[in-house]
Amino acid sequence: MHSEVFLVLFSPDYFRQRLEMATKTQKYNFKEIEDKWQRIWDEVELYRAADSPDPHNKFYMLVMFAYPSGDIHMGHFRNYIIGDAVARQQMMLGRDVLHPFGWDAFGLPAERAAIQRGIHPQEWTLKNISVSRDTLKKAGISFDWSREVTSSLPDYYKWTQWMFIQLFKNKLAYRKRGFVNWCPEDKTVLANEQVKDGKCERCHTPVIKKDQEQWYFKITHYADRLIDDLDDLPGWPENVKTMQREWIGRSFGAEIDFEIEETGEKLPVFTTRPDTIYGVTFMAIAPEAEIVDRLNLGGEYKEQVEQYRQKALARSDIERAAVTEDKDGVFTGKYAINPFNGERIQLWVADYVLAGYGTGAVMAVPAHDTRDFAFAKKYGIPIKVVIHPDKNTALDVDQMEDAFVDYGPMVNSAHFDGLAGKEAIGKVTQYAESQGFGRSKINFKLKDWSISRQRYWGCPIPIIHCATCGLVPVPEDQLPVLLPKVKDYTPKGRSPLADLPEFINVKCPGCGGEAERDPDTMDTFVCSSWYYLRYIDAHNDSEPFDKDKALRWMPIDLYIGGITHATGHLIYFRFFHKFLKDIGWVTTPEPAQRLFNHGMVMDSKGEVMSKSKGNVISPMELVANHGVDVTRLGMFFVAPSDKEVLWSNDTLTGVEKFAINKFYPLVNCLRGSQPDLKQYFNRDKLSADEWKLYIKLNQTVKKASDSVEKLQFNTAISALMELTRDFEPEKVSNEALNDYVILKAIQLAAPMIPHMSEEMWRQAGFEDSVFRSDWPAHDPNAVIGDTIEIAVQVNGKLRDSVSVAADAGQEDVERAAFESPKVVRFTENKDIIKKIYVKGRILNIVVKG
RNA sequence: GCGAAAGUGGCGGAACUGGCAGACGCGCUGGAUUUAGGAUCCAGUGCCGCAAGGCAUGGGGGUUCAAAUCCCCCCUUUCGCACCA
Repeated sequence: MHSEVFLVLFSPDYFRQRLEMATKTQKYNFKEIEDKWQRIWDEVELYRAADSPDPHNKFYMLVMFAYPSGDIHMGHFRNYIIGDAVARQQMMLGRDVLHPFGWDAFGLPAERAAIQRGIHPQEWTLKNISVSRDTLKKAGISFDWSREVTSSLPDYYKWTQWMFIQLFKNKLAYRKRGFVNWCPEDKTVLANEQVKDGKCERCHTPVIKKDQEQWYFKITHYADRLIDDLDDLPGWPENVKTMQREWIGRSFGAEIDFEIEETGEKLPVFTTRPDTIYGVTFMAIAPEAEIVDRLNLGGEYKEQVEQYRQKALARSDIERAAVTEDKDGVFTGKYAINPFNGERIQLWVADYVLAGYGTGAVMAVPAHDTRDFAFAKKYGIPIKVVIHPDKNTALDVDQMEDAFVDYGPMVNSAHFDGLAGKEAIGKVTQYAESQGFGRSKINFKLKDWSISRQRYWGCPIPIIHCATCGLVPVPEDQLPVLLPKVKDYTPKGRSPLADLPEFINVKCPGCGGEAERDPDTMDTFVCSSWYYLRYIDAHNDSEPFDKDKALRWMPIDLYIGGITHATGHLIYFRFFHKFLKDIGWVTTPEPAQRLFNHGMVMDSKGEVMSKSKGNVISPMELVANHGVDVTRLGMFFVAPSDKEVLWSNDTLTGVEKFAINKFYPLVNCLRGSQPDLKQYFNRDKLSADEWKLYIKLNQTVKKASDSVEKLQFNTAISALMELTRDFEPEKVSNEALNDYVILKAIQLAAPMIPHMSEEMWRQAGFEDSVFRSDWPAHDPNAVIGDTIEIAVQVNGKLRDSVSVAADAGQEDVERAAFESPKVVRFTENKDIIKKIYVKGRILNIVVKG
């Protein structure tokens, strides 16, 4: 830009014309400009993260690992642009930024495609990855692709196997026979998290129980820390922390040993209410519980119990849950002894007792437990009151319509009578402990993580089964155990690998004898439990990652993903991290400092977008028609990032007009003054209008910075819209200020509309990227104008507003207020009781009469 | 059933720590321009009322000089957990 030319042409009309010309003649060619900058950014490696960052000035921006399905949908797009805007702003704040991406590439869809179309899962997966990667590049997301990881490639899963072996060596990976969730359709074991409403999360087939030997990770070992450390995560949303606490489900109580009358076998039961111990009238055992086999059942009982057990096992979880109202069970003909009073109580087998919780048996106190009450009523089992609501109120068994479950003083409980609540629980537990038939106990709902899958497309479990040596891990220098090719992927209920003798048969690394490889593969949640560490050192072939680099990059500063992972992935990943800390690989107690869940993107009617409904809007189609920046801007503007969005393409109308017609043409208003962007302006050097503009700019800077911090880009955009609206170049004769305003606006917009901003920055004459410029800081002396509007209320009702100097005191404001006819009308002839003045905001005059 | 979060114009949404409710945008209305459509520009747009003014943040109560914001009750929606002894 030549300033001589400018001087000649400078007139208010000049700018109007320039603006109009700009909108009419040079239509913003988004395709050309976006392609150009994507190419240049790639060439200059703008997104390349430092190898060894300054640990005090780094930012690890992570978005969740994605399954490579080929095309990205609106939800992904939203997730990634939020992370992208944050990463770009952090670059401008001068941080070393790590913003990586990778693929959760093992899993069923690839195997299905292989079965249906005969393509090898790896081939199918890599093809999808390549399409997805191109799409993400076109979307302009600032991922550092040099650190891309793919969980199905040997250089990654080698280290997943290494993780398994570390867990195994620390006795945190073990085998156990037990009832597992089994999907009859997918023919595989499912973790609890993969069961939704008793159905398989993927194919919605009702899940059944199956008795199998499986691999487990002992996540329960970390249950306390997984709950307690949530308190040190202020950056995590409360709802996620609550969900995790409930999922882990810690409850404090006691374990009390009952004795089977006939066999003398001890049967411990867990209870949170030891204070109701004298009210126990029967005991109920889960149908799956092994102890039932040892009861020595005879005659008709034996038959009835067996029948009942069979029936219960055949029921799916939904069916079992459905009988909540109508509890059933069967008497075993046997009795147990309550150690507190020696009473004989009936022993029942009942469906409502869960095998996997506590000891699979409960002491039933019908008077004080709703479920036991219903059961006792149904089968005519005695009900015995041992808690009263309070000292003066007694419960009458015959009048009770439901159990009384609150705390209250103990009655009919020998020497414990009168004790209540926590004290009662403590005393009863202490007594049991002193007598040797009980102890205080903490129980968790969380179960150990079942990780083996009888499927092909997963990470092989690096264990060798040897008849002599037992379970032997594959020596670490022999990793990875490569996933071999197979001919037939069709699920048969056992792993396809089991049918490959050349894979299965190996020499035992311990004794050299004939042995067999484990034929199962791992749950894909294992792969995604440590990927964030691999990004830190993605190409290391001697270690999973370098400890020093991890020390520098960890923890993750911001982790963005959907709420759907609240109890699955986000617990596993915390567990892995804690384990790695315990064995000295990382130093932080938690992997991620701040967690953010973006809202879902639905169609305009509020329905989930799905192929079968035919209501899918592809973000890339919008990108093709409107450009990346406008599409991003629309997604940002429509709602704050955590809210659900009902997407309508109309959303783009307003932001497109703003970006193309208003914002971009601002470059035409530059006057080539090259202002120092680090300087603040002095009030004396500016006209009144200019000072007003300068204030507006600083308010915008402040607003935009706050908004990005809170990930509420919608308000950042509205601030920029206001600034653009209020900026009238013809009223600005100070060239430096004029250019300063435009350049700062470009910087503020850059995280959200990176291509357009970069193009404008370049047109403004900068050689280097706008993302290497400094994020604006607001001038603290210029956020409040010279004069401010004070609202004036009379008795809390707004009557007028007055304009006073910014430094005006209460007297000045009052004087101005009483000059207002409107205020006078409501105050004259009335007693003024008091006047409340809130500095810079409001004056409330309280009158009477 | 239990727990949590949220209810603001025709719509998406703003509103610091209790301090002018409705920023910004969509839509709509009128006008300018245009052969027309589109685009663009200008003005208006919570409701009632000619006005003065009154009424408005799911409903009802309360605290306060002042409540979308704090407290209590109720309604609705969404999400999570759903026999965890």
